[in-house]
Amino acid sequence: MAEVVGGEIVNCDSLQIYRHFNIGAAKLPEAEWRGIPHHLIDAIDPAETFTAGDYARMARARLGEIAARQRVPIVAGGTGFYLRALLEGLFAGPPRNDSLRAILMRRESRHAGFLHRVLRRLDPAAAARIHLNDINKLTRAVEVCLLEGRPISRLFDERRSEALTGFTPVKIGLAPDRTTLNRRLDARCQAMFDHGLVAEVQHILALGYRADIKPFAALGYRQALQYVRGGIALADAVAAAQTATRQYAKRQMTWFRRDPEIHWLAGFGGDAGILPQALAKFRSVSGEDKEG
RNA sequence: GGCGCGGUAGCCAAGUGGUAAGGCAGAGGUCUGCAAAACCUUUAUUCGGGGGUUCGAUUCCCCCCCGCGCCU
Repeated sequence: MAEVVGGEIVNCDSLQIYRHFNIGAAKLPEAEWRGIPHHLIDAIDPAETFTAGDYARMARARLGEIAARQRVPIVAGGTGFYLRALLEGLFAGPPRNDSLRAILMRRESRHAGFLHRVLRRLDPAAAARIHLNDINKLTRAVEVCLLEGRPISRLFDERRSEALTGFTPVKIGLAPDRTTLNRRLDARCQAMFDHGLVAEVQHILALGYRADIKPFAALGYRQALQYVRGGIALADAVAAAQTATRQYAKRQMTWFRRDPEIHWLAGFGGDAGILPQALAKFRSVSGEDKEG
C-alpha cells in the first residue's frame, strides 16, 4: 500500500520499537523494506521505560515530517493503546513517577487492597471503574491523584485530551477467520523458535540486558526466556507461546471491535482482493485530504 | 486367567449417601503514560455403561466395557 500510495510506514507495535528484539517481534528485515522508509522501529533501547505518551509524541513528530515531505504516513501495528494515544491523545497528566510507584507497590504487597482503599477515598468514581486486583491501573490512578492533588476522573473531564490534528485518519482493520488466524499464528510462533528465537534471547542477555526488562515479558520472549533459564522444556515453551499469542490476538479484537471508525476487511493483508479494498477505502476518504 | 488401582467438562483434577471444588484451554469483556502488559466475567441438569439398595447415589452392592500395573 505504501508503494502504491507514496507512503512511509510508521510502526505502531509496542515491541518492534525496541532494538535487538527482532525475531520474536516479527520485525520485517530491513532488506525487505523495498525502499520504503520505516519509522519507529528499533527506536529505543530495551532497558528504557517507554510509555504510550512517549509513543504519541514520537509518532506525531514523524507524522508531521512525513506530511511535510508530501508523503502519506501509514501507521501500522496492533497496539491499540498506542494508536489511541496517537490519534486521540492522553489527558494532560503527570508522567509516571517510579519512586512514588515503588512506595505504593510496597504498601499494596504488604496489605492487599491498599491501593483500592486509597483510591476509594481520593476518587470514588475512578475506584468504581477499576477492579480491586488491577494493580497496574490502580497504581496509575493513585499516582495521578497524589501528584496532582485532585481526582483523576476530574482531570479526565477538564483536560480533554488533544486529538491529532491536520490529518484525516482512515482506519483499516484486518479480520481474518479466527480458525485460520490461529493456525497461522501457531505456525508463525513455531517458526520463530525454529529460526533462532532462543539464540536471540541469549544474545540479548549476552549484551548485558537484564532478564527483567520490559520486552522480555512479551509473547514468545517470556517463554523462550523460561526455557533458557531451564524452567520448562522447549516444546512446552513453544506451546505456551502459541497459546499466549492466540489469546493476545483475541484481546486485540476485543479492543478494536468497539471502534466504529474501523473499516474491516475479512482476510489477511496478503490475501487476494484485500489490498484493492484497502486502497479503495483510502481513496474514497482521502480525496482532498492528505493523509491515511 | 487371577489380583490390584483407576475411568468426573476439550485437558489436568478434588469430592461427598442429599443434589458436582479448583486449574488449564475455550468464549465474552475492561482499558486515559509499563498495553505482546495488567485485570474481570463465564463454562458439567451431570460423574464409563447397565441393573440393584435407598426417600435420595457420582458416592454403597452386582454385572459388563476400557486403561494402567503386578502375578501366573
